[in-house]
Amino acid sequence: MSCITTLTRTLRQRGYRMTPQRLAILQALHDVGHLTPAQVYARVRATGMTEATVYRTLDFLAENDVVRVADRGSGHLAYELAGEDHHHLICRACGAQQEIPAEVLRGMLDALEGHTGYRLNAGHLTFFGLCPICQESFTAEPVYEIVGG
Amino acid sequence: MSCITTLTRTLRQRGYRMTPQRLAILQALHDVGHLTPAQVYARVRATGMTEATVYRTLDFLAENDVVRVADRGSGHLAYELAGEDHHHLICRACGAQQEIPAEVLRGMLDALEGHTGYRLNAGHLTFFGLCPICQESFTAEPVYEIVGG
DNA sequence: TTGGTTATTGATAAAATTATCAACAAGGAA
DNA sequence: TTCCTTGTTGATAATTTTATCAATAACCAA
Repeated sequence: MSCITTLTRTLRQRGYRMTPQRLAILQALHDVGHLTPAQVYARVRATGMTEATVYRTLDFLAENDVVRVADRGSGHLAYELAGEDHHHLICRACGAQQEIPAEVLRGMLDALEGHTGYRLNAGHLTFFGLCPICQESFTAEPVYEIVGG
Repeated sequence: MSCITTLTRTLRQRGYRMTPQRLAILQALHDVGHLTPAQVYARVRATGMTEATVYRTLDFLAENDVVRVADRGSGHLAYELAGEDHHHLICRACGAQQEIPAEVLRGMLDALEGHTGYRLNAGHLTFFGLCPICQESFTAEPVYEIVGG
């Protein structure tokens, strides 16, 4: 059974429906990886879909854990398919990105769950910092600038 | 020397200025703890300040590490004074919040710095999950809803 | 396959956020 | 104190995001 068929069934069990608009947006995210709402719209506007629908659908998919939200420091939220857990490390100076495997943080997250009793939704965390190269070029009192991405 | 005097001097060293608008916004954040841009504006509009100025000033203060941004899951970013490091754990079902002392995550963050060579800006992280009470009231296939705060 | 229920969409307006630019004012210099 | 430089603000427009609601279409039942 295809991935889409499974997803459709899951949504229906929850009282929702699968629509061509939702499929198109999922396809766009699958093709590119992660996109802002504006970028999604640019890719699906040919279908006649409204911008409002893009925002609504992304919200809907995120609330149903089909996609996940990631604040990538550009001032605009990005969305991506919820797949294997991983995290990101982004340099605030040059924008370089590095992927962090889920295992690296798993221990800490487990400890946090044990300590607080919460069950965490930490599928995708983003950390910000200075990469080794940019650390060199900054003086004693750096003024950080958010770099768009 | 007062805290404001120190801050003013620091900004000036970086080529910026202290203004009554910036003071008013800092005062509001000091009084309440954390506020969204709209909430800040509600508290300072009596001074005649523009909404645009509120957004600009919050951005400015965040880029200079005077305040920090926290995505509190309401869909709108919140701002708070940058003080002693701490983190938050928020229940996605009922909105309950729990503070996490910095020490709990320090070890993990240090390890991450060592592993990647990055210098992290992780003054305030927010984790989302289900609190112990809400875990009881959810069935096998929960549909999470973001709760505004 | 057909009909009926209702979740979803498009169209539109409203609200929130960002960009632009001339006028103003903070802070240093004389 | 007064003048000058230029960072900052207010006013305004543009853009992004959210809310509203009637029309549409997905999906189940017969």
